[in-house]
Amino acid sequence: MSRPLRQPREELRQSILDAARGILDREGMEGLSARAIAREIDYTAATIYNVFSSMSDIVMEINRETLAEVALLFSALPKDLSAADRLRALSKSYVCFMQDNPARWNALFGGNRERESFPNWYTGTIEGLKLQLAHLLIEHAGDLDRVRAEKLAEHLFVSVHGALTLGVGRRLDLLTQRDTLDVAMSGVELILNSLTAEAGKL
Amino acid sequence: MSRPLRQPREELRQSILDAARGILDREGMEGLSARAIAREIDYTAATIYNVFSSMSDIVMEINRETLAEVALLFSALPKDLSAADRLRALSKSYVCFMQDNPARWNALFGGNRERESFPNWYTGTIEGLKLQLAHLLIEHAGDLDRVRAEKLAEHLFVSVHGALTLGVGRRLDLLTQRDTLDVAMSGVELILNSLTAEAGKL
DNA sequence: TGAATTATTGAACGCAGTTCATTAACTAGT
DNA sequence: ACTAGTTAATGAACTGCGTTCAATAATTCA
Repeated sequence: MSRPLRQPREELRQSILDAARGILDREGMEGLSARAIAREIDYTAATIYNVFSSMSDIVMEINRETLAEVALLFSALPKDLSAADRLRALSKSYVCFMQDNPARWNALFGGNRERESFPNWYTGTIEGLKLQLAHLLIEHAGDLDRVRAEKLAEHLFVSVHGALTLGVGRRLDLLTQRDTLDVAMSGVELILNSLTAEAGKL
Repeated sequence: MSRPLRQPREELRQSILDAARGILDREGMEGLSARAIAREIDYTAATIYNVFSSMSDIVMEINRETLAEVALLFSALPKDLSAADRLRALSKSYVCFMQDNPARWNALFGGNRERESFPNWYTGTIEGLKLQLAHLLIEHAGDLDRVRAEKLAEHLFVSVHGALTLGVGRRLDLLTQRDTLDVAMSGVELILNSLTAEAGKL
């Protein structure tokens, strides 16, 4: 077996990530292995460990890209909509993105976490998304203190997360005939309703 | 290596399940393997395949027990409480049960589903839990049609599921400082509030 | 006692992540 | 041009996984 031409480190790194991304999107998490990546880029599994120190580091790198895409999604909101409609649009595009990329979802949120601590780009991005949700909620219902807004944003995130977990894991049909987006969006409406109802009472 | 004494099929079956349950509770999903079970009951991995046709069948059998325990939890509600309080008690005991048995949770809801169809005891139990939730919601707010009650029950289940997924997967701290139970219960309160607020408006 | 049946097994297959000593290829110095 | 030193890539191995299967040991029956 002939040794492949040398590649600069950074280039090889990118080849590995490209291959990994491809396999992940094509065959899902269970198809992603060091040997599969090596096969694809015409190297040996051991070579991968000269660049990444573990498989989970590779997955983490893909997660970084995924989170960046999600953050982009969150930042690309039409400015002319009401806060409620922007929240709806946001939720919808998030759910659709994850539903269209189930393997990315599994890489990001599947299984129990292995790391004790997450890098800043990870925690920071999620914190940012949460704050953006909270901001939209405050804009939607002005009389809403920061703490409560964040709690509601957390609830929003959690309930959408539940719908996506069940949906992507193909277990939502155990509970309902509705599809993932429908379930997630009715959760959004529930929060919006609860805010307007409360505002009407005061 | 001496061959162990023969055990009647059913007895061996139970030994396997007992060992599996023990390993699962002790070491979690990643510790549960055919060889680990065999080690524990002093048989060989191959023997297990004379009794169960796959590892996932064993997990499925444990899931049956888990779901039975959950159903028991749901049926053991104090009758003297209000509907809202019973819903609260239910949610709390469900969340606590799963939080105390994270490996059971992972066995039940972790990873993507492998089976195309689930047995009746599986789908039926979950359907039953949902209907019980819907029933409590109707009792709490009389003017609530069946369809909407079921949708709310689904939302309740989904949002608690989201909290538990994040909590058991040890990812909830990415989103909030609150603990799993707190997050789940505030979701319950949100639903209860939205019902009473709506009732007050009409 | 010998034959048929049954339970259990060791060994293997293909896969996984990961490690490491060896080898091949390139670079710099003389 | 030749050598020494450095780096990149590798094959082979280790452990462990789910699973299969022909062979073996123990039991039952004629």
